[in-house]
Amino acid sequence: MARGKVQLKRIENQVHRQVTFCKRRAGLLKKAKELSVLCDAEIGVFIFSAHGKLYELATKGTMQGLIERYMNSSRGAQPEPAAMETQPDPPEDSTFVSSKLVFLISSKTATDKHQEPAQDTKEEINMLKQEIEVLQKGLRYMFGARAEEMSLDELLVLEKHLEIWIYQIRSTKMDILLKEIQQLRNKEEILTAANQHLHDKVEENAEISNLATMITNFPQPLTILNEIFQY
Amino acid sequence: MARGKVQLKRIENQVHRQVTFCKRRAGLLKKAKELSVLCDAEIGVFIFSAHGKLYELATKGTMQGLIERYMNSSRGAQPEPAAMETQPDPPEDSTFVSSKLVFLISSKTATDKHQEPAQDTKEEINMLKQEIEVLQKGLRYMFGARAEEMSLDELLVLEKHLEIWIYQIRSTKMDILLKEIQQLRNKEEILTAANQHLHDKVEENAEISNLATMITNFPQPLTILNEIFQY
DNA sequence: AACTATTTATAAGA
DNA sequence: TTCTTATAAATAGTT
Repeated sequence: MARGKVQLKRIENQVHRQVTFCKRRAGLLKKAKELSVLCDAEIGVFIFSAHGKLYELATKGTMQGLIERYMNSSRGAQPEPAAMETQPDPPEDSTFVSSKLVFLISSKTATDKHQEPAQDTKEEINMLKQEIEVLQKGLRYMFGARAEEMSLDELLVLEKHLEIWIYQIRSTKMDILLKEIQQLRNKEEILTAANQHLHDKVEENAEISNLATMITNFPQPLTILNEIFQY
Repeated sequence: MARGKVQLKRIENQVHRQVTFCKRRAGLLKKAKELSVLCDAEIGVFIFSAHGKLYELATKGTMQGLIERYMNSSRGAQPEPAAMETQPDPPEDSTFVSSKLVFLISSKTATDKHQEPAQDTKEEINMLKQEIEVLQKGLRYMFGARAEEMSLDELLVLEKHLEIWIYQIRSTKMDILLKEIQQLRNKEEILTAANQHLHDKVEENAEISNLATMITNFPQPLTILNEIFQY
């Protein structure tokens, strides 16, 4: 926060990193204490330096007590602690997403008439298991070793895996888009037919109306026509 | 920190306190994440509000893992950190990965001379386990929804992640290749210099040889030259 | 470790 | 809650 904006990524310079670590560690612990005092909260912090050294703070009582309290609290409230900062937060436009899922599922069950749903599902599960296996392998390559410590061969393997993934993702994306297009076309067709039908009706009505006018000589033929055209 | 200096004591106004709690809590967690990323540290924070609500952050792995690590660190040697309970250890399908892990451990213990090897190794193993846990979590996030059931939005997010990854991998690959090229160039330079030197020597010897021949009239000047050129 | 120029965080107000 | 804004605090780069 000074003399230069900070880039949110690992500081590569070793000395610089160490200095920043000291400064920010102090800052973080200070903030934690302040929050605890100002808002009457109980806070525990532990920091493991890259080299494994531990720095800790427990604002009330001991860290042990805090951990016990944590254990008690966290049972019951499981739903994802949303920590994962490496992976960006899952898109929180959840209304859209869930409605999307509903749409997809229903369209799927509506169109797939040739297979037992259970069988289909099983197969899908197997396929997905395989995918997951591939993913885990890739992920372990990726993080089990840091990229800088990986050999060229390993990187090539991982790259290939990722390419396959991306390809699969793009296929699925395409599928979704194509399905949507198909649906829209169907809708268009239906609507066109409906339009045609309505149009015919209108003309029919107009004829009848004209006929009625000729016979009875009522004075508002135009009014009637206008009403009909408002369909 | 604004529009008024802050008094380091409990905020008495209930509303004000709640607002400050929200803001500062967010700030604290942000700072923790930043420190973790910038300095490659592993950080756990938990905050109990005055009313007992828990807010937590674990920058790598899970809070569980962090607590285990904390236990190990703060009390020297604990028996064994009881294998990860959430996800069973992935089947050791990959001989390759395992050897990689071993490699990492040994390379680390080889360079770190200021710590007990056994302790260090244990810690490294724990760290790697935690990293694996993180990966699995990421995986569950990414493929927790099956590809066919993922929305377009979700797929786009995943695709972007993979693209970034692939980009990083390619960068690293390039780095490796460029380094190798640089190394080869250096070698070439050295060899060229050596060649030049040898060449000079040869000419020098040839002159001496010629001189000697002229003086002593020995019969094999060509043989000697040939031998020298075989360097 | 100290010193600033800046960036960030945030208290108060809307 | 959320946004804005004036100001306090934190801190990156330097010395």
